[in-house]
Amino acid sequence: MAVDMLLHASTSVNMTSMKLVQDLDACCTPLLSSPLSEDAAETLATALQALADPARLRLLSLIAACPGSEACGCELTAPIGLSQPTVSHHLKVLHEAGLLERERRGKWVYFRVRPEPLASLRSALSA
Amino acid sequence: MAVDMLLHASTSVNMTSMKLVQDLDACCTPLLSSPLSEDAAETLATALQALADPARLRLLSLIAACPGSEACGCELTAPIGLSQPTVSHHLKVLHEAGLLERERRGKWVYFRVRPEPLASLRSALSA
DNA sequence: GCAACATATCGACCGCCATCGATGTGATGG
DNA sequence: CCATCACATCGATGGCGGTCGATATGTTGC
Repeated sequence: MAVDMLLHASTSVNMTSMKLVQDLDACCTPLLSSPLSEDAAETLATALQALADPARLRLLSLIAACPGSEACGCELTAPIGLSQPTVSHHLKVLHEAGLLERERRGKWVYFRVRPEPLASLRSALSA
Repeated sequence: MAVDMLLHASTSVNMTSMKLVQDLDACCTPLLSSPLSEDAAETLATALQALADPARLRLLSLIAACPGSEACGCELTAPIGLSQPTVSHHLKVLHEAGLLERERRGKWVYFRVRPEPLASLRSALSA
């Protein structure tokens, strides 16, 4: 059964998100060190937008606090206090922003925090 | 005349913003190290919201790139490519978020980037 | 006081987004 | 198959926010 799960499991990182992170690293002139181009500003703003929501921030910290730093979607709906479609929506946004790794195991979907884009954002916000 | 300017000058840091920064430092459990409370998430999200706009990001980097790391409002309208009311609005948002210091000198208003809230944000986005 | 300039505020428009209930899709286990 | 559970998608709704033109406020110099 555990074997079945492993066979069915498929970790996924959004392609859109990968591009986003690359863009972030590419444009990551530390914000205060040189004027941002219009495109760089747009990219950075998009990445920040994904984080600038209370529900998504709580989801990230909740997942990070779970054993193994991963959580299945069904564990997240209750503590957040939002409907299942809304939580699913936020998880999708976080995944598309590259902030969450998504892995299907049987009928469950597990999420894990990807620290890389957060690191990119931190360096983009430096001097 | 320079004396006049000094007499009339009054640096201001928004009170709301100070509270915001304090809240940020208070709640700044590094996001991934412990689950965020509802209030902490709200505070962090508000701070990120202030940054999550292309125009505001460009304003910050533009001001930081100016000689003396300060800029008068009238220098900012043209390079941003937005109307004067819109730029004024964004500068107000940044000031109220504690990200900009505001100083009146005669009929001009000068802005300077405050690095502290950015540092708070960076540490809030760490593990 | 008045003209000119810098900045702030107002009101309105429009698009985006968080949220939900209903429903569809996918997987599991009888 | 079929019931059940996890999850995704759809469509609608309501509110928030970026943008602008018009206008008000403030400051200077004449």
